[in-house]
Amino acid sequence: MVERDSDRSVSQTVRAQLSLRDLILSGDLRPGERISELQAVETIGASRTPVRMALVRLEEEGLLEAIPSGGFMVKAFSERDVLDSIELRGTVEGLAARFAAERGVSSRDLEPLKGCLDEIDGLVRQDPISVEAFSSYVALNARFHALLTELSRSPPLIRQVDRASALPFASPSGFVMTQSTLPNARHTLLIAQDQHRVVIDAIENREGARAEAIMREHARVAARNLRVVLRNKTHSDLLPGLALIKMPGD
Amino acid sequence: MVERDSDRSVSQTVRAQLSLRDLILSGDLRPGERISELQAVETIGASRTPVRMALVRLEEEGLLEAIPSGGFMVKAFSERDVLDSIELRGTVEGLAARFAAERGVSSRDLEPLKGCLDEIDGLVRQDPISVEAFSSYVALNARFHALLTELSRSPPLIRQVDRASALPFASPSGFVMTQSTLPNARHTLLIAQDQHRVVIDAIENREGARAEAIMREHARVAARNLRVVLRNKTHSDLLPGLALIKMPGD
DNA sequence: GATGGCACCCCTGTATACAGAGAAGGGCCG
DNA sequence: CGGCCCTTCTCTGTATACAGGGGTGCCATC
Repeated sequence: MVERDSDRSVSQTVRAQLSLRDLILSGDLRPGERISELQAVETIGASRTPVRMALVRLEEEGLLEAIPSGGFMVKAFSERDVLDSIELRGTVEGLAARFAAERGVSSRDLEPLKGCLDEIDGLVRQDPISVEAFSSYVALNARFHALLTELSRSPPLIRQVDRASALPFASPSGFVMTQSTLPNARHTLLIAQDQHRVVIDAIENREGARAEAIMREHARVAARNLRVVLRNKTHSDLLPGLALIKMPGD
Repeated sequence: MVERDSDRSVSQTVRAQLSLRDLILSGDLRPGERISELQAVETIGASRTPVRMALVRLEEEGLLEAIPSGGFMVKAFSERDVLDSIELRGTVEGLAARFAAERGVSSRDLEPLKGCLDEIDGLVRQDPISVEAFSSYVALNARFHALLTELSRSPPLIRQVDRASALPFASPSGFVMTQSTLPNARHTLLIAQDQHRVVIDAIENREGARAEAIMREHARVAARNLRVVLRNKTHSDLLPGLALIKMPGD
């Protein structure tokens, strides 16, 4: 899974960023822990310069926090922080959907979206849904959300949606895998998929307010899932980054 | 104004970031232009390492764009981009106001906000408003918006509002100075100030939807001002970053 | 005269060396 | 025996050297 030795195709900086992100999200680096550059250098196999670049980028990404006296530490998130991040993502996605609706989109632009929806339909038709189907759903769902955001045709907005989705537990597909073993998993997916269809319908009919409201509510499905996951901490391996969420008891 | 030689109190990286930002916003570096590291090193007086760090941060900030073949260029913004950035800022500020209203704030938390409002009242009382008063307004307005955002008590949201306000023409106080010479300047300020009062009222009464709507509308005052400024390009020196906005004719 | 290829130069990405600051541990003094 | 200070070590921030790649300009050929 993880490319150990040098992918010469990509820069050392990108490799370092990817490796460090993995290290953080997998929980190998604990929240609050100061990240030792030298240790990271040794682990990753690049020199200090690209590692430092990667650290800066991860700070901007929100996974790291600068320490006043120098260096970086892994950021910790409260449950409230995560819920707010999800709400925020839903809000900016809602704005994107409203822009798309208000400005109008061609049926040609909607084609790939509808293709996504049909593929997802094919997945949720099976009952129960296989683990492989959940994996496919994650990919398709991410694609749908990306395409939907692009319908806004607003580079600044697309940029901010991407930023808001960068945190894994705030991303649209963050909680899909965690619910794969839950009893009402299929039910949740059917509801989410219905919301997908409704937002496309709203955009087609240029109903901006409706499209916006749906996307907000859509994000709240993820919020519900978060609560479930945090209550019974099984399957925490299915959500990278769960280790960053500090519980009240900690 | 610009600290030429080494402020040893702050790091070279921060100095480089500040200097580069000034260079970009003042228009010394033109949009689309590739930024030469060596030239920047010479201008700023730091070595390449902190300059490169600053470039990465400015890219994340949204002022620069990475060139696929390496290096960075100054980003160009269309009028639509700027309007969308303003709308986006209003939307996330609206979310912050809604959070504040829904979660409730103590009267103690509101005190500094109301202090701000009273000070602004003192400024807009004069007619016509002096240039110095406009400058004071800019500072007070920025403080009000910052305090308001903090009322949400949501670090992730505060972070995103800051990011959305980073672009100077998207910031809450971006267009205040440009309108200082316009005939209906005082009128605009009175309206903006009324919106300030209304949003505080909404938050006090825990009217989340109202607080959110007001902040969105409040941002659109800036959108109106943008159009005015772009139509008659006088006073472009009053808005740093105006050089980054490419007009259709360019 | 135009176009394609080659060579050169600059410029970025990477590695590493160095200096200063902060933290920790031990020793000394109260 | 405890607390404070000093020393030392490590780690970050900065500077610089080096190598690889891309772009440009010139020359040769068609």
